Amino acid sequence: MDSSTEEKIYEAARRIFVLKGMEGARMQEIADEAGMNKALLHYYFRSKENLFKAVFKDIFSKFFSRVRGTLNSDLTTREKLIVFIDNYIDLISANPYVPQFIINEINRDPKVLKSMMFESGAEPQRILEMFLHEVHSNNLSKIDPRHIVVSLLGMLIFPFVGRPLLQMIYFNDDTEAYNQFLTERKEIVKTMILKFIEG
Amino acid sequence: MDSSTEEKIYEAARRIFVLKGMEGARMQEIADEAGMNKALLHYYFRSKENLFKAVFKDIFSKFFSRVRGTLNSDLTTREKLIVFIDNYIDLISANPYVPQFIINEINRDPKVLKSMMFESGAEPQRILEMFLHEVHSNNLSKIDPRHIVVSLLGMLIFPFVGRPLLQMIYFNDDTEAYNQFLTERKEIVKTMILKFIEG
DNA sequence: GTCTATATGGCGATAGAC
DNA sequence: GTCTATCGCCATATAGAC
Repeated sequence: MDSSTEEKIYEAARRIFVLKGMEGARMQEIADEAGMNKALLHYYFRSKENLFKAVFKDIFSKFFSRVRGTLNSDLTTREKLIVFIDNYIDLISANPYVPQFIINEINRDPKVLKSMMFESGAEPQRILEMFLHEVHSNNLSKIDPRHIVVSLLGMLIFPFVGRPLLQMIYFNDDTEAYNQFLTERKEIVKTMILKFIEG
Repeated sequence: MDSSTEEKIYEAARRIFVLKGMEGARMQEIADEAGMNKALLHYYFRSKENLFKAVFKDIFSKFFSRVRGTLNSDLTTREKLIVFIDNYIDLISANPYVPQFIINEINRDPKVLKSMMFESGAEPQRILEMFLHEVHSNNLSKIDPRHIVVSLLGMLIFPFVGRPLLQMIYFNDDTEAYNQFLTERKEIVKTMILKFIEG
């Protein structure tokens, strides 16, 4: 770990902010996590708000751009959907707190979302537009493609954000069993979406 | 508005907590909303934590018990599903910030969830067990019924918690258009779930 | 650049008059 | 029961030594 001080702060902030959100996170906690003093955080990032925005912007754009490759490939639409679902569940599994973090912050302060849309290179708009166009232009379904995307994302994200409740109610709080459930979901969601789209 | 002081506090707290969560809410803000002084909140509810728990427990149990009637009726399973989806979207539409509020707090402090499970009369466990049993015993699907419930809830809840992002990306921030989208969802979700269950 | 010490403000909670 | 005034704490932010 010979990364620069600024990088250490950034990485620590990322971990804490994702776990606790902007309001729940404490500068002291981030300093501890980074193994240094609180004052250094302000030396490098002036304010908590600044630090948060840097982290959020990065997470937001990276989380979306990761899926863009899938849509730009030369697979068939059906194959793209399958790859997308596999990748998306893997991505969330590796960053299980990110979806709720994003949902939280865009609801807490919509202004952040607006600036994100313009400043970030994520262009979630374009990514999802490609997706919509893909489904629509191939006549895979007569249904408003936005409903398909919302259903797909809901089915993928909900098991992560609702995990504490679901795991307790349905799995006797057995973490392993719930992980197994999550891996099964790939095939379930594929089946549901394809059945719906292809009729 | 001739309700008692305690009721006024409770109602104000409910509105503020649902909008801003436990950490985001301020006692001063709740006092303002209730049209009285901050000290009265402590007089009636001793602490912020106490006030929050009273509100959360109530919301949590009411939100679940509202759907129990559906499952206890003498409709067919297919009809129950349809009624459930209609009722659930109506319920969330009338309380659009509640799902995220619940998701947030169960992730923020799992202990609250555990006490809720025992203390509240909601028994979400039993409600959803009835649902699972219903689908399973009627041989409507060979798939683990938990996947069906998670998919169903995800499809219903996500358009509400992801609203700021979705409305901006897909609907040019047009609130009316998004509301229209939400009413359409009833039929979409019914179709998707039934197609999946009935093969 | 990195630290200690401290300023500054806000919030939950309480004391005490009425 | 309801108010004003205030305590005590904690969090962000800054000053200043090194």
